[in-house]
Amino acid sequence: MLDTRELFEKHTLRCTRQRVELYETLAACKCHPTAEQLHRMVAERSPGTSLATVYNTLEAFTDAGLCRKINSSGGARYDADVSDHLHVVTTDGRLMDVPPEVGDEILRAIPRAALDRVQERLGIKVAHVEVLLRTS
Amino acid sequence: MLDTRELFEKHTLRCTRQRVELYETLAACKCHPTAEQLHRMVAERSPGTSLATVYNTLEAFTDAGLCRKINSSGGARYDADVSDHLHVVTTDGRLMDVPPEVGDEILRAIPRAALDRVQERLGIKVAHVEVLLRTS
DNA sequence: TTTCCTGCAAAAGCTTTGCAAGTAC
DNA sequence: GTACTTGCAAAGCTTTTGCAGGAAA
Repeated sequence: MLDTRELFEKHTLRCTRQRVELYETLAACKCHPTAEQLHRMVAERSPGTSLATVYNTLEAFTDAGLCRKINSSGGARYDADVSDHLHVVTTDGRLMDVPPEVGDEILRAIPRAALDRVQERLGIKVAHVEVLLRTS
Repeated sequence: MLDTRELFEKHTLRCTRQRVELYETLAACKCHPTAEQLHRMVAERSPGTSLATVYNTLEAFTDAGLCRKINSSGGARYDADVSDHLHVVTTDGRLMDVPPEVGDEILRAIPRAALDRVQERLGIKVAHVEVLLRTS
């Protein structure tokens, strides 16, 4: 298990107090927080961390592949779990993970051959499949 | 094939010039436009339609199930095609449909039983499965 | 010592809202 | 006639940016 500093080194991200705090807060959180929520959470332990830094840092993390940005109405949400997994959005705006045992079954069912055909037909390279279940 | 007025009646939406124009513009468009883009397109034929009305109307359409809202960075996009189909987002921000022949194969592969298990485990009712392919 | 990061405040999007006038039913 | 819709402008969000000082490598 890499510690946070090593993780940053591996991705050539400078290791600052704010980044460590932010990453560990996000990683410890199962709730897919918004930037605003993360800012509040981090502010408790690390007063003075600015919201601009939270946004900049989350972008750096996302670009580096250390977290995932999930677009949703009312502000993007972030997830430090970058493994393939599914999300559920409820009508009242909650966002949660699909339990991995069930999610994996769905992901494994997606035929590789079909994805290959999409790539060929559209002339693109599919890097990631995102699945969102919506409640009514 | 229902005409636009009948479609609105079926969904108890009042039939106004702006709504008809907007719906037909969106339906004729394969490009998943933003509210801003739709506003520009509509403004050519129907000068004076306000951006606020575009937003309000798109929300009414979405609530009624006449179109779908796709959250993405840089503003939501709208799609009058409400049938089950997949989207691709490229890194440069383009959003397009996966060709239906291939998309259907992927959707059909999703095991009903797994979705049932998600519902049971999370105590929710899954109304819609949204699949987004991302390029790297 | 160089380069990048941070905080602050201001600006820049995107989206919603209040209200008066207008329109569908 | 009643209830809903529209346009306008203003306000409310979320997110980005410029810049000066500070910290990492």
